[in-house]
Amino acid sequence: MKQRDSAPTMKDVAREAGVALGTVSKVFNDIPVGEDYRKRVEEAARRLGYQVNSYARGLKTNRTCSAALILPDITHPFFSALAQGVCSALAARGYRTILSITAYDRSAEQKCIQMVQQNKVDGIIGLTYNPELEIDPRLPYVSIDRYFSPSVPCVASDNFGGGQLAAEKLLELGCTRPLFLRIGSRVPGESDKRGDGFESAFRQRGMACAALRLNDEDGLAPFRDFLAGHMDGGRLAFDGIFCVNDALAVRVRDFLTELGLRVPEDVQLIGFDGLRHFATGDLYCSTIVQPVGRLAETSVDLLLREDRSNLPSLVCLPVTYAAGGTTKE
Amino acid sequence: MKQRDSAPTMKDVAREAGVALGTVSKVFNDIPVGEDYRKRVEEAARRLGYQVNSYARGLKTNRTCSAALILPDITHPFFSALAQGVCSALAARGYRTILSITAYDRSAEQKCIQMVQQNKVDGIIGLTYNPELEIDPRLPYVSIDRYFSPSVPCVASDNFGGGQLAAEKLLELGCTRPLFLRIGSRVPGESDKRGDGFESAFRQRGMACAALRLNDEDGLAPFRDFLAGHMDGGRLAFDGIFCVNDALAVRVRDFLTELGLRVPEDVQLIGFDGLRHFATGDLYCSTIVQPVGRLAETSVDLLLREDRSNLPSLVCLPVTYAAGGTTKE
DNA sequence: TAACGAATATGTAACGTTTCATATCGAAAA
DNA sequence: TTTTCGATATGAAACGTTACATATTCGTTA
Repeated sequence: MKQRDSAPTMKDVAREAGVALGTVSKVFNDIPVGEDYRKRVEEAARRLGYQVNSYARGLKTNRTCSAALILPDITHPFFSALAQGVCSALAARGYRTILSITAYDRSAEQKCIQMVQQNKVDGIIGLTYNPELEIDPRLPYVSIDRYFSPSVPCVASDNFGGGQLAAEKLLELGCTRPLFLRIGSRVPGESDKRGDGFESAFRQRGMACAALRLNDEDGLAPFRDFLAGHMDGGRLAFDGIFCVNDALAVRVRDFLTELGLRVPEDVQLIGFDGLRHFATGDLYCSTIVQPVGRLAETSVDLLLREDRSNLPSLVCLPVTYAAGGTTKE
Repeated sequence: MKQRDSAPTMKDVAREAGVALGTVSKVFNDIPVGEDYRKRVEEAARRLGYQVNSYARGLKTNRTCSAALILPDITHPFFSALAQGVCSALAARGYRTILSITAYDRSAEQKCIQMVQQNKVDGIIGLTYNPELEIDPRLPYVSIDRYFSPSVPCVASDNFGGGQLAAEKLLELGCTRPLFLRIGSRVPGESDKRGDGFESAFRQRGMACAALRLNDEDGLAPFRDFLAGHMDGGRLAFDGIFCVNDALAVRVRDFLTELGLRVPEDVQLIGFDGLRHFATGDLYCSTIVQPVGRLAETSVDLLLREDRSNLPSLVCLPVTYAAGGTTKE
């Protein structure tokens, strides 16, 4: 008696159904086949518990129905939301997600890309920091939030517009002494445009705008010192602060409280991202919210688009303002 | 002139290096080979930019160096931390992670498992809710936090011990009127033991312990009503509350504040999970912290263990207590 | 010098698919 | 009845590897 310890193959199904190998293949590829044949094959496959071997298929077709998602850190709520969106959007189109985490390490990013290339994924969606990544032009690549070159499509929020929006909101709410605070990596990225948009909006109205831009390695202490240094008789030199992201806004709010200032009565504060508290669903602060879901879907659309001849090099998605307690409205 | 639009294969490398196909294979599998041959092959591979095709390899060897991770929702900070840990642990051992998200949908869980089985992963790590999942016994499976059967290893925190620990802490801090609050899915899981441990600790000391256990679909309102119903002249009938997780603890804290109670002066509150604020890194509340990193590593260890003959059916990992502002210490 | 054996390179046969050229079958046209 | 044609089933070749049986090489021993 034949031992059946390994999974059944198409050959087994063909024998069981009494049809040819090619016919079985057609059935599993939705290629027209006589109704009676199709039934016989499906029956036999069910009896045997047959499942197609996607490695054999991938070898033959050079298509694997899988895409890689490269992220710096899935622990951050923005990235995890993005991951969720990308994973769902891929799944909805029959694609698997191969997840790689780089921990913000540029050489890890390069290694991920190589590993993932070798694994013959059909494409890569990457949110990376290494500005000189080498990516195989044969392999579809979509970059999130980081512009590489005209030939690599980049999907991002409308960062510039978001900065403008923050400025307009603060003006609307009566602010006249704005400040922009930024912390981030040393490499230039799309999120730099947030401050540009903010400052530009004030400049257009003939108003000056203060700013302090730091890098990750500087830590947060300089922000506290800066704020403390701009106190004058219990009053802060600024009445509206725009922070490059919600994480910074949350910390800055603490600093302001420490200085005896009330938010939003004395100073109004706007962040960027639109993160929500995991338990209550509340915003952490007033903020410019990024369209995470659309970011994810758009990336997948672009990655899987059949016609890869004229893709956009940058797609900016609209952001919105949401009040979250650190502004008067 | 030959067009080289498709990736180079071992055959190309063999020709370029002037050696046999098998020799190239040996080089890429770390099988001993003459030093000069190895050099020639490596040179040739570099010149051609050769990378092994893991689909062909997977087809031949039936090993794919990839594992699936099935989670209900990667947006929740506990799950995302787990995902990060599993992904890193797998990567450290040369394995890719295929991520599947089920959105707590039991039929989606089953579908994920099938899809992933068909993709010939080497194993599955799953955190699922469907108690009657059908999993192919040929395929290594490790369950996190959910016990299936003796033959499916389950990795979990020491939930019972964590409940006891919470009880001991509250006693230590002077509580005499304990309450246990639980919200969760209807299916029995390891986390049910939290309440058991908590109550058992009080019972052992001859003390009674109140409890309210609800399911997800009940929502949180009943908790508020329950608490409000146990107020007597500005005083709550309980002075120490243990919540089944941090998310609930955070909400309960809000309810208590609404009722005019001070935390921790009037009531002390302990959660479970050990989640931290994404921006500040602070705990949301006093809590029993789960060893997320070890949970992930242990799962991977178990999944990839060579000898699969006598695996444990349940591994419980130790939890710790951490004060986070909702207890007196 | 011949014969042997250890070590290692070679080449071929799978692995489970898809694809394509060929064979088969019926029905319609002559 | 014979021919032709369209439709569709068949079977073999190929995808890029690994593994195994065979061939080759070279240092040792008789």
